Amino acid sequence: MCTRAVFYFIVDIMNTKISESMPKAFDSNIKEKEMIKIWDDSGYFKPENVESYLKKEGLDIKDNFTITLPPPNANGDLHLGHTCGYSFQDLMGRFNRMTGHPTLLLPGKDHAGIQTEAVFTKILEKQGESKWDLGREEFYKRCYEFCMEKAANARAQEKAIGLSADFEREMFTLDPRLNKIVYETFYNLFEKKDENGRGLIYRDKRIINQCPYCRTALADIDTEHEEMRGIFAYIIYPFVDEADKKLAKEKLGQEGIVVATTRPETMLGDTAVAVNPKDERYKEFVGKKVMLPIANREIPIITDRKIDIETGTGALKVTPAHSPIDFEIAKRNKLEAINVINEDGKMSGDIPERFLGMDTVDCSKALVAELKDLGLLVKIENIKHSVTVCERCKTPIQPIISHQWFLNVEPFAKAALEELKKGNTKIMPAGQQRALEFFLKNIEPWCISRQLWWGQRIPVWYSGGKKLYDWLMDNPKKTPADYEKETGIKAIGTGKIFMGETMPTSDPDWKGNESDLLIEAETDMFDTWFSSGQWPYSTLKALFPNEKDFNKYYPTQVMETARDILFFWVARMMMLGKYVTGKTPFKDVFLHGLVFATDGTKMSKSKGNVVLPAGIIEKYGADALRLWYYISALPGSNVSVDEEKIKGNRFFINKIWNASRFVLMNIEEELDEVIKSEKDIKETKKIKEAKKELKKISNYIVKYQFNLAAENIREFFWHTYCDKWIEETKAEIAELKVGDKKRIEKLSELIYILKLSLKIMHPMIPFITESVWQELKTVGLAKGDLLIQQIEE
RNA sequence: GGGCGGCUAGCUCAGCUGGUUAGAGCACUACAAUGACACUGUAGGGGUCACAGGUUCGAGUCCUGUGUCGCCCACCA
Repeated sequence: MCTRAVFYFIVDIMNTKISESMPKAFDSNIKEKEMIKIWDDSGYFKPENVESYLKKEGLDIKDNFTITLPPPNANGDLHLGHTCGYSFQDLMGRFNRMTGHPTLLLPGKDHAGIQTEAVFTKILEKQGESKWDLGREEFYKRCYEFCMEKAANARAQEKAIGLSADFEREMFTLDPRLNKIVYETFYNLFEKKDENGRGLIYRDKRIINQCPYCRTALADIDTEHEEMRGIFAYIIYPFVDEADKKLAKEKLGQEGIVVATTRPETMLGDTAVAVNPKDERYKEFVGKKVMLPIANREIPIITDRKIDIETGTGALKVTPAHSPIDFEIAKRNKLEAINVINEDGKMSGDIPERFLGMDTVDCSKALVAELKDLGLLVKIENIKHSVTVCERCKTPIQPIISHQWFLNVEPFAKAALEELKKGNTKIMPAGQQRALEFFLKNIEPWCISRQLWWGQRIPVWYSGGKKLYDWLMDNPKKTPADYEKETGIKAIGTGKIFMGETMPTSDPDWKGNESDLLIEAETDMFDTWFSSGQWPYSTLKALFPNEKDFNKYYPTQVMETARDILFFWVARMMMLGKYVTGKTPFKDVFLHGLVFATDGTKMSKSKGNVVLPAGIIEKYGADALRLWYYISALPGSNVSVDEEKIKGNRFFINKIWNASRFVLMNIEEELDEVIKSEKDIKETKKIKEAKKELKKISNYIVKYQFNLAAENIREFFWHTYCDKWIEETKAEIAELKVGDKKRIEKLSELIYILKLSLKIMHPMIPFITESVWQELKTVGLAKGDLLIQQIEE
């Protein structure tokens, strides 16, 4: 007993150095910050430096590896979904950097038009300010500052998860260099005509989704459907002719035709009643006229194949201006569209004065009351139905007819589909590829203009004003002179448009007085996805304007993002990327699982179930969180935050630390011999097996099977290296004297395998592995920084 | 209405192109007094792989159908 105690006392003294720099528990909070500094200083987040390193070492330089990282919205904190993406992107980036590829992970921030405008407007309101008081310019300036501040915050969090991105090259979607490229795309697509002679980008008047709260037009994809309670009102539209009335009374039980609607207020804009041509009930009434109650307008009964005989009464009131289906029916039947709801969701237009300015719901109630008094209301049913709402603020959408800018996505979608079919771009999981194909096959024109203040202004100028241009578009064969005659407004311009960032000083076709000429700026902004949809080539073109350099980075290898923006973003990047550059922007698309709250529901501030990555990292360390993503957030899955599992991973991280600590503590006093012996190490049985296992891990990484890579490395390192090999070695060297040749061999073997393992683990868990590597470096057992070490293949 | 995915141990989930007694983490049981680590080690219990057919020498894995839960898309007024 006594001798034992003395022995360990001596060991303690000898190990003081190690014990000091390597405490029993791995302190992730301290070490992670140190490693971030080491990596920053190393310069290896830059592909050029990786390339010169490889050259210097006389190693093969393989193809560049590039990911243009999905830019998070620069208006808040990063959530667990963002850090999930970064974990996967960084794993791929680090692995490629360590296997001979000059690697660029290009970070960015998204101005996120409508969302940021909403967020910042709310912040202003809280401070007692209003965006309307600030005005456009001041609002833009303040919002820009706000985004820059938030971007810095996000950047710090990106570093905290270990992201090895080239931060000096970070891009903001409103960067002037990017704006230039986005504008060029716009000009080119405006000039390019489709087979009907129309520009691929064009201004059009059609039915769009108007959010009355955000006061802007939205693309179809920017809307959601929500189950809401509503009414289904059955209203009688009496026939005009007495004979028809009589016949109707006989056949239909009323002196009119009964229509059923969930939105009675739209009846003021009705221009027909449509029935199915095969509907026997209404056959003899087709072509007859009914009197639209309250509005007192005569409208015809028409037929349309799309009408469902079973729904409601089988007779549909047609409001072309405020219903997408009705808009289509009107087009087919050449019906007039009457606008009765304006951009703010209020009743307007040519309607009885008492309804003007009313909210649609109030108007609906008022109309129902009047119809009841007139005896024209059959009944009201209370129903639940799905209502289209704004994706941002959940306000019900008002379909209205409006002049907007559109992109004819059809040729783009065709090109993107082709790339998918050829396998030039592959989506993982495969099920999502079919979803994307379906989406691309059924795509509608994309409304790219938004009535916002935050974003890129559509670079268009109207000679004579926007109103004149739109009027001429609606009246194709007419002239500005006709415009003056018919509207009574003077036409002070030619009705032409000019493209460009700066205002044109003159219009060569303008015959009038130069000083009279009105040139009006387009005030609409681009949909935020119009710029982010160009992300891979816009960022790389901006950074590498020289074509030779650009081709080194583009097309990129992988797009790694979340499933929920497959249509919003991935589809747009594929369409625009292929069309503009001729090449699909990425070979593989890896869609990680969605991260949900502990209870399996979506995280939201209002529910109070938001878990932020910063808290998890502080508690368990970034490596533990990363490992959890790799094992849990598989493509196609939904994953709920599970702290127990993250905690379990932290135990593993600590295990790596202590195994390394053990090896280092034991070899301190015979270091030189170990270093010497390690140089011409024999391929022992353990080394052979380790190499086989580690090769398996890198194969998993190459095949995107990150869960298997993470699970297997954990299994190997913990249960083979630690539990078996270290324990065996312990027993083997127990009786050997310090400096014994066999002892040195055994310890060298352990160190050798440890280093191999650290390399292969580094892409997944960079902090612990680099921390250990740095310890090895200080005693001379390793050279350089781990992040640039090359994995043998 | 269309499409996609899940259903495997008490819980959360792995299981690539079909191949020996189906795995992990957590939880559970018993043991180990602790000099790398208790954020530990050793051993163990626990599963008719949703159901029904089929293909095959062989199916958790492939095919067909059913049930069930969930997600996405869609113009039922």
